[in-house]
Amino acid sequence: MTGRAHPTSRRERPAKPALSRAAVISTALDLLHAEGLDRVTMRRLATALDTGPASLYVYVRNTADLHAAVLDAVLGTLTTPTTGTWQDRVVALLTDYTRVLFTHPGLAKTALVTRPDGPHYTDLLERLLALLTGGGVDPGRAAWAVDLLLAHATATAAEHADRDRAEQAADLDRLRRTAATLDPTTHPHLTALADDLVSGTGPQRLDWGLRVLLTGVAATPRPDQHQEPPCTSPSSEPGSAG
Amino acid sequence: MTGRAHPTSRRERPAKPALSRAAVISTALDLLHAEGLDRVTMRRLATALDTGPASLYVYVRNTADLHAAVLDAVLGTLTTPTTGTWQDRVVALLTDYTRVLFTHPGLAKTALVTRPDGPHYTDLLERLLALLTGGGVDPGRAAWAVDLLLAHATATAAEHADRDRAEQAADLDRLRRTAATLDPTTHPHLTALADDLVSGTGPQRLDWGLRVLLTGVAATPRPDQHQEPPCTSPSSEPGSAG
DNA sequence: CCACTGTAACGAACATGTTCGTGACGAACA
DNA sequence: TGTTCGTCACGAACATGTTCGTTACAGTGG
Repeated sequence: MTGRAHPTSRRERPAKPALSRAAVISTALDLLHAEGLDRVTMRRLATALDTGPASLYVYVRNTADLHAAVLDAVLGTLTTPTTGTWQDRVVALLTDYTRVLFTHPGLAKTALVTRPDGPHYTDLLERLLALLTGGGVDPGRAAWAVDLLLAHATATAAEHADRDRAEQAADLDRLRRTAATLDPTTHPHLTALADDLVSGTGPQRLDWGLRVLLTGVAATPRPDQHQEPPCTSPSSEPGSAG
Repeated sequence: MTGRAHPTSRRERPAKPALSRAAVISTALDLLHAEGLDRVTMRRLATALDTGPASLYVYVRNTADLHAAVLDAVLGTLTTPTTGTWQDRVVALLTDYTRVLFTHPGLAKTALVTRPDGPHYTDLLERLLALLTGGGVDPGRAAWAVDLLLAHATATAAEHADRDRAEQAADLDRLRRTAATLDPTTHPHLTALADDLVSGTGPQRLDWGLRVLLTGVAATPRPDQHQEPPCTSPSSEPGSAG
């Protein structure tokens, strides 16, 4: 039913503006900024567009499709890191990515299950690939690495999003309760490390995880490729393979 | 309203079995096995328990709470790897974890947004910590590493779950369309690596990602800890720190 | 025994996502 | 001009998650 490149609206008839995918997404973004993601419902959106919710399905396949577009749009505010080693720039770019996910409660969690779709996300991928390969990472390996990096950033953002503060507290409580009831003879590591499991700030864990990944990627050949010699420059200029 | 340790059922009155959290979860599991996760709805569950859906909220806070318990229950079938290096055992354990997530469509995706809650998940954490520390990983670092490892396994499972076959095909199609329309002058890396981005099987990418993480964890100190010397034994026996 | 409190059980109501069917209308064709 | 086909617009209907209010009953204290 949906998914046509550019559906041509027929709604010129009663002096209403014709609908379009861009209008739907644009209005969704306005709603996001004004009222938050939870308020970006099909019904709320339709009301804002002076139509019925069923009409929106001509332009967006479902809410996931809508969310994918919304996620892409907010990525339009990503900044471009320009200083530091290529690793620093990867870390800075993905730190900014999480900042974007934090701009509205619920965005991060949505990003866990829905991949952004659109030009901004494409640009982000391109930038990550450029930094990785520019830093000497084997291109094929870089292609797999971007998944890992983005998944980590997304998961960390979701874990530490403001919206989930209450849920986090509940999680922490639950973990503490679990640890308190655990038998140290059956779960020695958990009882010993309960506090460690929930320690560290969001930015600390994000940064560390990204460093872990970058280090590991540099050292771990892909299973389906020829064995390549280790070739990452510790702090090379990224432009070299631009 | 919910969350009491052991709500005492009042449903003895009209000759119905008393409800309990265990009964709710057990019935949810039966439904999962018989009809799949999509059919584990509050209404379906209530019907199976001969009650009304609103009654379930005495025993489970919401569907996320229910899902957390269901996820934990299915983790009861995890096997314990016993051969190979400690790294191999981590990989084997988490590969089995994804196998469990694959037993029912939708489980993996649910695991992205809901952390399992219960004894089986606790055991899994304990086992991972034991393997990591037994392998020489600094305990504090291991505490942070389990998050990374589980997040990667979950994300990979969600990416490759059978349920999402159609969605995957759509994603691949979209990525291919994107790559086909990209200007190689603005997006040289994406156009060059489009096929690579979607290459590899689920198991290959899972394995590689885990190896990447294990290598990176071994080499990357936590930002909030004292500098520790590198101390991972390449293939030590895990029992040494048991 | 009575009064009060707390809570399990659960229906009614509401919000939300989505599908299906129907009307309106433009384009193409005879 | 009339007819057919394709598609936008969108209401009605349905499934689902959840909240709120009410009833019945157990437990406790005076």
